[in-house]
Amino acid sequence: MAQTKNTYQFEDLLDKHQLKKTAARLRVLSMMYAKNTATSQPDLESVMHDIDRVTLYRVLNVFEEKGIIHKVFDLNGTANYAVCQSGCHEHHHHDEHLHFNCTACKGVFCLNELSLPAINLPAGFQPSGFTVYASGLCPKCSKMQ
Amino acid sequence: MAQTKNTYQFEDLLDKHQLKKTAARLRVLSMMYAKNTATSQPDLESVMHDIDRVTLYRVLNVFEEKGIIHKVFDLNGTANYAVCQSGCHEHHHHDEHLHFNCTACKGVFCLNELSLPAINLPAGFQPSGFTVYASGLCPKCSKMQ
DNA sequence: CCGTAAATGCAATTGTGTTGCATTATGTAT
DNA sequence: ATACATAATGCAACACAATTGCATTTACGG
Repeated sequence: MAQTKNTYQFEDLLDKHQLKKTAARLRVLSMMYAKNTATSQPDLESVMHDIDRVTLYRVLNVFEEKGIIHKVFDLNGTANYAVCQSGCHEHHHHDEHLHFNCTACKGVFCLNELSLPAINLPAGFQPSGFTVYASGLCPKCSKMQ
Repeated sequence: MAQTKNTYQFEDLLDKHQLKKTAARLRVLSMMYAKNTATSQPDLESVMHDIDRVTLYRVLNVFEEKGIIHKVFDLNGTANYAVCQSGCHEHHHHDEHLHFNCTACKGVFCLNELSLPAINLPAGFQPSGFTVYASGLCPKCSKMQ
């Protein structure tokens, strides 16, 4: 699930979205593409001590606006961000896949490969987006129990 | 959707869960059963000025532990609580229904009557619960647009 | 009515996220 | 290469949700 990209590809990605190639953005991209779970601002802050908290929030927000990443809340209500799969466009995400939140390691997994069944709402409700959450144990934690 | 109960029934409910019948708990129960949307601590605080913020948080937490209400996060990551339908047991909620968060009025609706289709996870994931979120316009807001 | 355990109120703290403004860095035009 | 305009960053302060510790009050069984 983790996608391998090099620095040049990250620079191209920023170019494509008309974003300036800054150290903070390249490092955030590098970290998010390297792991297969979603990442929160506190996650990033604990690793990148030399980058300001506010900068990380702003990097995450601009990436979400551009459709590079999408937001998903974990069991604590904290925002986590994961790299969008192909098919996401600016301001029009296709993040209607399943999010799995491990109750042990707290990891948030995006299970893009699953196709979700159609869901009908009662009359009057006009949905603009769906997200399905599952909580429980991820493969690694269920082995270790 | 709003369930009508009187004070005696709320006292019975507290008795059944071995909770002391305090003013704060009875008032929270009364408010939550009277409305058909989920309620957050800030919601309660704005109405019950004479009850401490911390007390409201503790009342909500103990009700959730006992299976009287269940927690659902809104689009801002704030915890909202809604009355559990029959079938919820202590520490084992059956809140696998659909939660609808209106982007206009910010209301969180629990659509209990909908049955969710079964969802299969990739090998290794051990789910303990599912929740489906939809966002968009609720019936009232879609009329007013 | 009394005593004990539970619930509450208050103060302080943590954690997540935002805003305003001065400074720095990026990318472009020269 | 250099200068300039604009965007991005860092810092301080703030806003809000939620938690913790401790003293006080309340509920309820004896």
